[in-house]
Amino acid sequence: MNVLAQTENTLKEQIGAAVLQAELATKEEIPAIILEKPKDKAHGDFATNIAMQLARIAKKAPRQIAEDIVANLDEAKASVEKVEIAGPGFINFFMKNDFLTDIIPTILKAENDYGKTDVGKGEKVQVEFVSVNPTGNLHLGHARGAAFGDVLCNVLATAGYEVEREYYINDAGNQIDNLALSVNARYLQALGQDAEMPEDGYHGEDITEIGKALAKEHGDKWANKDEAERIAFFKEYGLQYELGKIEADLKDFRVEFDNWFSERSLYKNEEITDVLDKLKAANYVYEQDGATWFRSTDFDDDKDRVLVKNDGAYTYLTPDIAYHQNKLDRGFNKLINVWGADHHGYIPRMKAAIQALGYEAEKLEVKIIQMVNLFEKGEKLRMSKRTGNAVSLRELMDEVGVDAVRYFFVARSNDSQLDFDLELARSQSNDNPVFYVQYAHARICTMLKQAESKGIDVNQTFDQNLLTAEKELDLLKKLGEFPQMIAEAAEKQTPHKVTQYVFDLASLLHSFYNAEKVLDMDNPELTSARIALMKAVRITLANGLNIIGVKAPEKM
RNA sequence: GUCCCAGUAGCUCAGCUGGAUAGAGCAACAGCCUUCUAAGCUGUGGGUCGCAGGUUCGAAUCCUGCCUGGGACGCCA
Repeated sequence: MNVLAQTENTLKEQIGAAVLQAELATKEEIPAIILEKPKDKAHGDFATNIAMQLARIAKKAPRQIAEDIVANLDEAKASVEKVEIAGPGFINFFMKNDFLTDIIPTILKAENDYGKTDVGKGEKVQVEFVSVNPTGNLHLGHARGAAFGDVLCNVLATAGYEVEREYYINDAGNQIDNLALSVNARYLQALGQDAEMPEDGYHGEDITEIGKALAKEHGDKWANKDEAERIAFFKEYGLQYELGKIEADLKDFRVEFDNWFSERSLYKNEEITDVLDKLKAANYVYEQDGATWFRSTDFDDDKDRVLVKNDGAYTYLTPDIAYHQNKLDRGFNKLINVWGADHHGYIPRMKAAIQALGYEAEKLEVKIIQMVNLFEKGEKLRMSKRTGNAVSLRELMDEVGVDAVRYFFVARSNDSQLDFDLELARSQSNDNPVFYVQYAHARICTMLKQAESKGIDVNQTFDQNLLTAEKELDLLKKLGEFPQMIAEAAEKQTPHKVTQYVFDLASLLHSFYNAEKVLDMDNPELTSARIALMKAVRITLANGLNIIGVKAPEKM
């Protein structure tokens, strides 16, 4: 399936054999041979710096080493057409024309599966993301985390990992009590009563809506009931309302979870007390000032953390430790948490907890999503759940469209802050790279339809060796890189590489399109080959777009 | 004060497990539609890779210090 990788592996093996034959190093000494794809075509299809790396071991000048390697290289076995030594000792390989031959048939055969590899070896990975408290709307920052987490999952799954998406619902604790009190106030206000919002209440419009909805549905029925009973009811009502909205927003954003995990279940199943017992038994817990502490400083945290406050309540950390124990018990090889930048300080204590529970710190990996700054007409807008003025994911989707929002959010590295220009994203101009990529896909679809209307069989056999134009070879090479690119994005957890790739491929397609004519009735053989190439590009673009969750339209 | 992220072209950002002349989009400028979608293509200009040291054959990339911007440092979540 991964044609290019096979070519590379063969070449690497032959280089290694040449090094041994030239007696430059022993099998044990030889470093990993790295092949890079030179930016400059004059430097060949592949290049290696092995001669420089061997300089110390072989005690020879790099260029001399390079010559020794080349002299001992079996060029036929390695499918090499020409070798050059350049610069300080690079060896540049120019491959035989046919090294790209199998790419199109491979893609056409694999179709939607093109890009899949087994580098993940079925390893079980769990990704927990979004996990927003059900106390208000999803806003811009959450949306970035949602897009990142979702695309990361897609990338991992494509690279052969077994991925589970999970949302942790904070349905216990202070913030939910606050939600209930806020709903209570808004309900009473909706009835025209003079009620004050709690000090730490949630001032979003959604809470006002809940209050109104309750007033409409139940009238003043609850106003006369016992306050505790009323608030208990409002708590459930508010929770379900908020969760329902979050789930619906995410679904429209094309993000769906395998599992919604309730914090309350940890209380119900006594998992919190269990994990406390476990930490106590391992001697990582002590009592001081009426509180129970976790000695996280045993594991590189800068201070110890309270588990049980002196009022007897748990801190946020305690159920969270139980939650992670629960995850680990479910047999995942790796846990990935996607957090907002404002939570980064939480990493050391969570990693400490993982270790205190008896696991390697590396079991848990935390991806930090930097802030999104929203701009409107050159002016920075504040985002705050409290003000109620935040631009919500819903508004954003309505104004800009899901495709553009997702594309923008995964176009950049997660640890760079993101400037989101509302006006720019809203204007459906050609500044918008998502259109550029989609247009490439639509263009190919149009060509294929044209071909059919001209009576050309788009499924006929073809000779790929007719594809010799520079832009055709560029496309073929790029197509061949797709599976490796996904594998690398998975390994480095950098989903933005997919966005970049898809953009680059679209660019090559547009360039080819303007340089060569695909449907040439005077040259049916070449036309068949080019149609096959177009189909391969279309499949790869569609697969790439699918991974980032953006539609691949057939016409625009 | 401590910790995390960022600092690369006018703007927004890639590149960072060390490699050849540092890339892309936008903006600027000059061209390309009787021909498969001009939401496109081709070309030009544009850089002390924050600063200073260090490591080595070689540093945007690794190490140290400093500067600037953002964030975090609760018995909040």
